Amino acid sequence: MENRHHRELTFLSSGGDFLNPALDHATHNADPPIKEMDFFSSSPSSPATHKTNTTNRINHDHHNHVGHQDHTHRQGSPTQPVNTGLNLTCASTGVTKEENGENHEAELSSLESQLRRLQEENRKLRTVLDQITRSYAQLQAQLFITLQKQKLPQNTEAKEQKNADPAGVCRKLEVVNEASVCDEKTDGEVSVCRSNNVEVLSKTDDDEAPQLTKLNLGKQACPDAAEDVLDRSSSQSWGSSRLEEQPKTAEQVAADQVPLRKARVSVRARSEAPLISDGCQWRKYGQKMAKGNPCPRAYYRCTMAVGCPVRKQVQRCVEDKTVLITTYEGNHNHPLPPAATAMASTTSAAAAMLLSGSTASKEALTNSAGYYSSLPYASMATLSASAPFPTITLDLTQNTSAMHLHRLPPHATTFPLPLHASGGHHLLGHPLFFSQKLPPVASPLLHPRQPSSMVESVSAAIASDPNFTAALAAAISSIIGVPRDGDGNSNGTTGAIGSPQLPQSCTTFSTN
DNA sequence: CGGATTTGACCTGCGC
DNA sequence: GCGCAGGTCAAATCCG
Repeated sequence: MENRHHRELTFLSSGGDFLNPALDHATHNADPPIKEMDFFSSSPSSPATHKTNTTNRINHDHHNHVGHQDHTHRQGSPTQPVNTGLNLTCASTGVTKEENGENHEAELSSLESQLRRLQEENRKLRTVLDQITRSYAQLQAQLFITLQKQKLPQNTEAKEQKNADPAGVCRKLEVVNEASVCDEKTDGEVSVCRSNNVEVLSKTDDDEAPQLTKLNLGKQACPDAAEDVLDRSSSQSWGSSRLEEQPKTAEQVAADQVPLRKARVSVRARSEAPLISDGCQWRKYGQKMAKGNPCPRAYYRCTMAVGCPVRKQVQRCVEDKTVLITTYEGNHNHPLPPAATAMASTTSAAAAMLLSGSTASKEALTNSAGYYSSLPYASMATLSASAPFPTITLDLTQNTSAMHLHRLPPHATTFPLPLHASGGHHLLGHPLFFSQKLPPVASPLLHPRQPSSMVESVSAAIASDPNFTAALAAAISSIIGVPRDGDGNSNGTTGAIGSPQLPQSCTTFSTN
């Protein structure tokens, strides 16, 4: 059914490789493919060229052919003729053989120098990618070890407090619980989130954390609820490794899911299809008519792994029926296929950002546009603290060339996120990078204005081609805006079973 | 026949 | 306490 209308966009595929050590290594060990040289070409390539190559990495569809044709056409433009190897230019012109030979040599040398330059660029980028991959793997390992160490002490401490001090237990439990949530959400912000939550929870009248405050008040008079929170915190895990560690009861699994769903990431994208394909496998478990919207809201849960807590809601925008709003909750507890990496990473990063940001002042959030701009998918992000759950909206419906501020209700904070902003930092949409770009108030333990050398390296590498980010943004926006072909499926994969799938967190976004 | 979807019933939280 | 709305469950149904 989902296959009927399928339109897959693949962008930021390099971003996906950033986040996928396996892919990275596989790619890096291989000889550099020619198409990658084109990818970073500064010659008359730009949007179409980038679009082509980003698509090539994952999708095997007609976009490839279109892109190649387009690319060839551009390269063969009068301003910069290309040697096709067929001597076609000789036959059609009236110049002498010598002139042809000179021109040919000039073209050849020009192309060779361009080739060398591009190879050098590729080599640099490859180095940077390797560096990122290694750092990511290291951080992941460190995080896992940290969580393992913290698991038992937290649990024991909380239980002891509960027995000793019933009146004050709820707050403590919430702290533990929220820390676990952040652990799950950010893949690398353990200390940051923990400290933030402690800070917020210590101010029960803080308007910036209405949900947490309410929770505290409710739980204090409810030992059972406190027990529930305790169970959640103790069973909270990151990734699938813990799930494999010990079998969980259905209640434990259910309890695991609750804290994860405190933050939501909403993705707005234009699509005539009933849902966007993000590479994951979903099962619809419900549909409801939501108040104020004639279009029903569909509820899906991830079925790629038993007990995966991730769910999503899909609903059409009431103002614009062509806009599909997909809201994600939770983090996957299983390895993701490549096709799912992009969206998972973005939503995870956005959620992490939201969780840390929700504990900060709105001013801080407003000032953190640069930080938020690292969302790879976000042309515009809207943070709403007044929703039942803190929710961040990544708006992919905006034209990147005509970016403007959303008109928002007073309770919401808006972050204009042009894809081409921040010198290419939008590519760094992984939690790893988020943790390095946290706004000052939200992440007092980090140094957002002093990006690590890794981030700088990536930024510098990407920024070395001034056309790159703009071209990428244009490609994305053009793809999003492109109507489906006559077959109803413009290309490639589906989110259903058997589709090409990517690992944890960032490359393909599709509508079907 | 098994898995996915549909859909009405049920549960829960929140505001009044 | 009641009603409403959002969210979930699970039996019925559909579909490959």
